[in-house]
Amino acid sequence: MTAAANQNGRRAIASRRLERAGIRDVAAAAGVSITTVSDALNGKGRLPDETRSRVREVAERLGYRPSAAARTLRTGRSGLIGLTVTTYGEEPFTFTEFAYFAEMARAATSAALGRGYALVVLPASSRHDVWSNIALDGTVVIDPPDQDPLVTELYRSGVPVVSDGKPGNCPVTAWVDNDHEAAVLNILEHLSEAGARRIGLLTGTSTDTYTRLSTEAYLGWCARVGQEPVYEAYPAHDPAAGAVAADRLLARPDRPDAVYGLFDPNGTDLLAAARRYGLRVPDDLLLVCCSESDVYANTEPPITTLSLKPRRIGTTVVNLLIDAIEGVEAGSPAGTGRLFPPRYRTAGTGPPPGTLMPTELIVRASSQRRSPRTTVSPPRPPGEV
Amino acid sequence: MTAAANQNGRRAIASRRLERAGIRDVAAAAGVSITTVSDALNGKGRLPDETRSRVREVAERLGYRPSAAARTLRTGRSGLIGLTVTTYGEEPFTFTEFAYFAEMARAATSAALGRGYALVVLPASSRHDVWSNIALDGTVVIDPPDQDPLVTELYRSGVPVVSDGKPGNCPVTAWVDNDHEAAVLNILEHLSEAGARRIGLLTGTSTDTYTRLSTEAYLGWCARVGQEPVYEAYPAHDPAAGAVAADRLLARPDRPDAVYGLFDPNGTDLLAAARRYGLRVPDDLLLVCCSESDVYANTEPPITTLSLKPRRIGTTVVNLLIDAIEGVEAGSPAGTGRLFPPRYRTAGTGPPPGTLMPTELIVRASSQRRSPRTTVSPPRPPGEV
DNA sequence: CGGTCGCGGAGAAACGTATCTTCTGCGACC
DNA sequence: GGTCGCAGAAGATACGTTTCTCCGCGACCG
Repeated sequence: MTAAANQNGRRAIASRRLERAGIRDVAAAAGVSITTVSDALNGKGRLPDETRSRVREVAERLGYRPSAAARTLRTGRSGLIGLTVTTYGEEPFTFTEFAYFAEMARAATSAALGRGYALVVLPASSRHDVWSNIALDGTVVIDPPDQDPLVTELYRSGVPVVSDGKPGNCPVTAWVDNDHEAAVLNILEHLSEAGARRIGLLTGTSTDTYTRLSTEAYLGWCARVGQEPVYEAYPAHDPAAGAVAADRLLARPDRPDAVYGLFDPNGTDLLAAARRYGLRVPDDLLLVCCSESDVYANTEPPITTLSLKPRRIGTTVVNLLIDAIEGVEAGSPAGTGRLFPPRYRTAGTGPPPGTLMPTELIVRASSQRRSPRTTVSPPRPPGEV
Repeated sequence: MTAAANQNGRRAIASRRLERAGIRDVAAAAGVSITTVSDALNGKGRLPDETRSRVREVAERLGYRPSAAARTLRTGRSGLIGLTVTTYGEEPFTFTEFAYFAEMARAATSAALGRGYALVVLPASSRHDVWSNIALDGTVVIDPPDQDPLVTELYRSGVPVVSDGKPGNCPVTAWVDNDHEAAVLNILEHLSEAGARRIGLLTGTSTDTYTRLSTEAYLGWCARVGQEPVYEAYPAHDPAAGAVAADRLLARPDRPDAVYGLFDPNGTDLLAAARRYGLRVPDDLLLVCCSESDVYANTEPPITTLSLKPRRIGTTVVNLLIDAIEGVEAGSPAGTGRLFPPRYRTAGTGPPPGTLMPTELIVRASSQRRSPRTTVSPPRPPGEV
């Protein structure tokens, strides 16, 4: 009584400006309690269908929209997932600079929306106050650097974190990555079979997992087969440096007769450098580069590319994250029959669970010395950790 | 007293699971009131610097992070801006399908972060419950279709909406667009000067503003100069259809000797079609297309492109939106000296304020019959509504 | 015929913050 | 010598939900 009168009075006073209808207004208009409205709209409680539909109708008529902020405060869930992109260079983020990021983010957004979550784009470099001003249910981190303070803090404050790229030294709930070692070995083998005698590598100076693992795989292979490593490294975020490095690689006295480029633009850069030195592709130089761009299907000649299948990665990362989010929540009510059991321990012993996703080598003319037909190799089965 | 005892009791009971420190814990640890903590951390109230710094120190020590949800509920501001991308075709969104969107979104995200806001990506086609579950301070809509119900509802519920692309028939707070008519006329003039006698157009079947305005400008120009229109339209979201349309256009009996393509992939499609018909570019066929991609700098020959300068658009849209958000908020306290006065009426008479941004024609070999030097024309001054 | 069960629903306590209002000393001024 | 004003800080309320607890009541069973 007292509360109701108080609320009515307040509403009456406050309604000098027309405000959005709240749950109280719906309750009053439908002649039921607030509880009943909440239950009716959320499909909870035990109400006869008649009451439920009547309440829904009234809510619709009043144009009632539940306050997302209040719901988040009460339930502790915002339905928001952070998408963190590592910063290269000056720009706040190089999101979509490489096709990989663009595709991956697109798939991630799509997957999240399909499960009722939305993605908010948050560069790791952004101001701390922006981060802490947003209620996040979890975070996807692309390519976390070693000892990322951001990831560490997020993880410590209980926010699930799933990373694209095996994390170096920071705790995450789970991670997903390609089997970069297998991919590189596969390419080297492919080039060898096409007749390459000395395979060079165009790699990066950055310390991220992708660059490191790929380079190590290359060096290991060289040691194993007894080839002297021939490679050039450059800062991957600088497009101009890529062209220069490609040029350097082909200008060496021990010029390779096949090159694998780790980054998206390497294909065109290497092609241009080859032209400059009068090298014919694939006759004098075999070429493969890692790229998601389909421009390489139409270059002259078409270039063999390694696809990391970013769409699959993005989808997997998000699904893993949401599983963790909903699993953690399901953990407290002690197994009330949720769909997603807490497979991923947030705290405990041992390394976080990781998933390796297959890559796909799209073979084109640039890496085939004999029969330049365009073939797509079947995707390799996923490896296990 | 009563409240304090109650709260302490509650905390003691609830602290079986270690939870994040709240503002109460900071207050207790620092020996001050909640009010003082809030004021100290937010730089409000009148407190001696000593108290302020002491409170901050305690908060830091406890790892206190204000609850974003609670703050949003209390202040009514979430710091979140929705970024809506119109859906073409099957995919949830074709975000980053065209370089324009990618660049624009990138700039928008960057601009928002710079002013303390974060962007959340929300396709217009996404489920309604996702939309209403998020507290949005405002929304950026890319290319709203006529009578967009989403935009209408957002606007009605008081959320500022700024659109990229002049809105057809739905109310928005403000909008930003290129001067498409001027751009097309500029291109037609450019092609005429290069010797074109019959200029064709590759356009879309969609009804969005860009397609409509551009096509109308073309048709108007044709009528004015007395040329019979020569154009093909296709569903812009279908890449395969673009190639077919390009082919159709060059296969016509009244084949044009110059073509402007409205969409990003048209350049390569037209180039391929020209090759198929044995037409040399630019000798037999002049080519211009609208694109943000720099692949056209390296095609054979390089293709003249019209850039819509998406980065400028994205930045402008976001700044306009945030101005509106902060202006609206400043409107209620009756001019308390905010930085951003409410320049943009949310309700009132007349059309919403629009801003026209200049485009840039990047002239390359494909549209120059005489001197194939690569030149960049200076950006044209912005037009007014 | 009395107790219990289950249905339909109401009350009220949080969630954690910001802020409006109020309270208390204390020095200064008239 | 009394009060005015102000610094400094505490109290209390509201933001709008969700959800836990509880209550009345008719029916059913023993």
